[in-house]
Amino acid sequence: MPADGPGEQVLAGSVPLTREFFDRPGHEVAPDLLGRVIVHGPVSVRLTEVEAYGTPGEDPASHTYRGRTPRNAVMFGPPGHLYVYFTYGMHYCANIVCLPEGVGSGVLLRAGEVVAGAEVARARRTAGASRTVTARDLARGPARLAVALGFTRQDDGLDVCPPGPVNVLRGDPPGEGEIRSGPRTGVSSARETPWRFWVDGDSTVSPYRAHVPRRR
DNA sequence: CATTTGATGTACT
DNA sequence: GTACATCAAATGG
Repeated sequence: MPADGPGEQVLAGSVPLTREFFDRPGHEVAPDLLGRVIVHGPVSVRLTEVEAYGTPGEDPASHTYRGRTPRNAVMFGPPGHLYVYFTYGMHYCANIVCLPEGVGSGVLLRAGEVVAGAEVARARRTAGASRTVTARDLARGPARLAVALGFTRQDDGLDVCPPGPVNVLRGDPPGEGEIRSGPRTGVSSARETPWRFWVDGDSTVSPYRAHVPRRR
């Protein structure tokens, strides 16, 4: 396979993260994911924004808060797997499961910069619509990122560690001083928990939106 | 730029 | 019935 862009150069020789990396609480894993590159087939995305979700009974904002359901079952499995869920009746979002089997914690992949396979990503993002998408917006937002990387319901449970079909590489880590944290986006409970992490000043970070109750 | 609204699966009250 | 880890199009300034 030929090199596909500048990102491929950066990644040459990079060692994928192994399962131990994810066998920690999500809020410890999350900042360490910034600047890493998630690879799924032809598309690679450098992560610039993530959110941690806590354990059952502890974090009311987590899908696992009230226990296991068919949708969130993968979150209760071993670390280092994808949890892909369907939301708002039309969007997919992707997490990486953290902590050991039976616990149920993860990190939502909120935004990133497409560093390889931009043409494939753009084709996915514009499929069936007469619309253009800038490089900046290809993976800016959790549902957009899932489309760019080709994640759907079928990818729920995929192994993110070698020799799985998805890997996370070293990439270009931000300095400590470039990492910011704050409240999670669009979350109505646990607003005080600063488990959203992003790369300060990166244009691919999604706009922060506080939760707003909808009127009807 | 900002605000509003429609799209509608899944989990829950 | 309501809320939701969202997005894109339409509308107003």
